[in-house]
Amino acid sequence: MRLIFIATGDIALPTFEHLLAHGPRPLALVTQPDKPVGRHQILTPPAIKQAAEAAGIPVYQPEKIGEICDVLAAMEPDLFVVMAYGQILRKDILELARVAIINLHASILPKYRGAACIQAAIDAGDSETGITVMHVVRELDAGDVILTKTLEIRATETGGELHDRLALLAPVALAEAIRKIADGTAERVPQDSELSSYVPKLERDDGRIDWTQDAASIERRVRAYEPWPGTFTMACEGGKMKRLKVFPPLSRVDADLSPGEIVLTEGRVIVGSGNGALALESVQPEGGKRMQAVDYFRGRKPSGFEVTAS
RNA sequence: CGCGGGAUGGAGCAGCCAGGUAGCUCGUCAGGCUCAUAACCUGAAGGUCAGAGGUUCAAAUCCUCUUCCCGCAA
Repeated sequence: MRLIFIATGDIALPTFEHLLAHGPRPLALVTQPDKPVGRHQILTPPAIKQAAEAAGIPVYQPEKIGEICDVLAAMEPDLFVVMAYGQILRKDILELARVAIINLHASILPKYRGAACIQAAIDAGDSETGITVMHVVRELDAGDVILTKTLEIRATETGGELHDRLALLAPVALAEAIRKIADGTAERVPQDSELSSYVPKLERDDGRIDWTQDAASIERRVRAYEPWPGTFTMACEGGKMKRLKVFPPLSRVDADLSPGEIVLTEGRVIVGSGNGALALESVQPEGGKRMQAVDYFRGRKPSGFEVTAS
């Protein structure tokens, strides 16, 4: 099987390494160009590119994948495997593979098409999620499903933890899909578009906590958005309202507080919500380091205590 | 040179603008009190105020430079 791997995100790394170790060995890796990262905008290659280079796999990083259409065609690929690539594939790419072009997506499709699928599953309070292997069509994440591998979502699991477990599940799903495609037993089940949903890419501002929501929803949101995009609230800092990052875990407590109201009691920081209250464990002010919530409030005057509902 | 915040005993902060005794909330240690406490009382230890230079009778504070940390943006 002549296979080309198309991926950028770290979630694809275990799958790529599985192919390197157990085959079919990818003919090439197509990934996004190196991007400036962090405060100092240091040009950083995707981790998967480094893995490919270490293994001697040719790497292509076109600004737009259409640019290398001819190069890919010349390799006479049977199968494209796409995972967290980050670009929409042009129609002429979709038609290059002799057998199939398939995508691994971190949700149980047709639920949560799009970029923020992992966060969405936790945020919604779902009990399970998984990896779906499906054919790639022009509409995003909408192709016929080959198979789905599911995973139970743990009660205290963060987005990052779930991401890592899904990353490890993906090679299992891909191996099975490739085997079935090769021996002709692969199913091809159309998605029920009635049941589909779309979750767009998250931005940092999406992590703003709305304290009027109920405590359970806020707890899930904070957990789902860790570590990306993270969650924050606005807090009074030297007379100005500044961001205060909030980290999981949050735990629900019995307290009668209005949304955003803060109480310090028994060494804990309790914040009211629209329904129920939550104990804050770990926070980080702008310009400061991450610290225990109780420490954050220790040195600050009572006038700086207020955390507002957004 | 993208914008901005910060560095003060072990933790979190105030003091800086208008230079003049190192302060607050905790923690730690010792003792006391209480049936009892994440309670209260008393006392103690712990600081090159990030570093270097400058101004000044006098610098945590004003000026210059350096190092490190962090939030945004991308």
